[in-house]
Amino acid sequence: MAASAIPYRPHNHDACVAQALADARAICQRHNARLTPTRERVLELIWQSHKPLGAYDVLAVLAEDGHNAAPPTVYRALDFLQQHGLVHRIASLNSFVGCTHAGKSHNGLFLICRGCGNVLELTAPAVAQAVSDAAQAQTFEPEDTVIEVAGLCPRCQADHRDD
Amino acid sequence: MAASAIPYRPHNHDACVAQALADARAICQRHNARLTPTRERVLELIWQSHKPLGAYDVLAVLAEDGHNAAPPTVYRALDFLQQHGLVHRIASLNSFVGCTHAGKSHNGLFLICRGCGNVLELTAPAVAQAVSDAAQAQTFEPEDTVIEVAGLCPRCQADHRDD
DNA sequence: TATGCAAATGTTATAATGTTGCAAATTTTC
DNA sequence: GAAAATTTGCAACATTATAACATTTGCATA
Ligand SMILES: [Zn+2]
Ligand SMILES: [Zn+2]
Ligand SMILES: [Zn+2]
Ligand SMILES: [Zn+2]
Repeated sequence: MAASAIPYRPHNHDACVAQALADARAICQRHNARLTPTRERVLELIWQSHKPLGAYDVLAVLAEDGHNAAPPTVYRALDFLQQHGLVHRIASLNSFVGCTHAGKSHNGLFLICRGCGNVLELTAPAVAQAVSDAAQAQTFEPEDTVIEVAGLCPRCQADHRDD
Repeated sequence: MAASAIPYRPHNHDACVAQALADARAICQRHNARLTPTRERVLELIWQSHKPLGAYDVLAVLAEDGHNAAPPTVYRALDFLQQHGLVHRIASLNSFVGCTHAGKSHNGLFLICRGCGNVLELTAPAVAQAVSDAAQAQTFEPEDTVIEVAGLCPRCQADHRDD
């Protein structure tokens, strides 16, 4: 699977996309799931950048494609992609971003830059452990954890100082 | 300020509400902010239980009150209450819950039971520290952190076993 | 190759959540 | 009490998400 690039820094993003699509094909094959053209196209659109994309943004691009899609088409594709761990929903933004750890079991922690909009997904075992401990202390059985950190990425911190 | 009750367990909830309102009055006074009747009523409604309430749920109760309110009324009141740390928005549920640590500087961690719907707000310094470390490792400057853990509370774990 | 089933998609309508903009009323300040 | 600032009322609108049901497609098997 792909090594994660740092979204805030310039990088060969076409490689990100290509890798994500290749990973997706492999994962779907392994899951006996069908990565249909619509699903693959939606995944590709989500991966257009490291900024999360809203469902209706996806819909708009599909319309430009000439694909006469309605909201359920997009939401169904996104559900599928989430189910197979290929995209994540960012709850605080009502939008979706490609998973940079697809295939690995992980619980994402998202660093969301309010300057440039890019999102970096991390795997942070120490955080996961601390959350697990906190839950256990309350005899609470965690099933799904959302961790979203909004702030400024290194680049945007610098830009901000230049003002 | 109030000691937190455990939402999952029976408790004198009227005391929760009374305490929350008293705290709110004190905090607003300290902030030179006006806890108007509408705002106070919304806070009281949010505190009707430890289950988060949607903005439109609040709106519906206001309508029953005979208060002819529109969505902006509710959203403005909720914004105000959030600003002064009296309620929290649960991003993964698009809904709002009373803060059980009002007045104290804190970053909430929410345990959300998918069985009974109750939410327990914790202050977990170890989690906050781990998140801070993870962000710092990426030179990311955190401003606002959302941590929401969905799962089963002790009571609902037991109920589930009884099925 | 026909046929039958399950998965996926199309289509229409609607629900749920949240915002903008401006006017009127209220409260505070001077 | 007049001026300024804050709060509320109100109408329209924008965005996000789902329900319900018809149709098509992919695939296995007779
Ligand atoms: Zn991921
Ligand atoms: Zn940035
Ligand atoms: Zn709180
Ligand atoms: Zn429960």
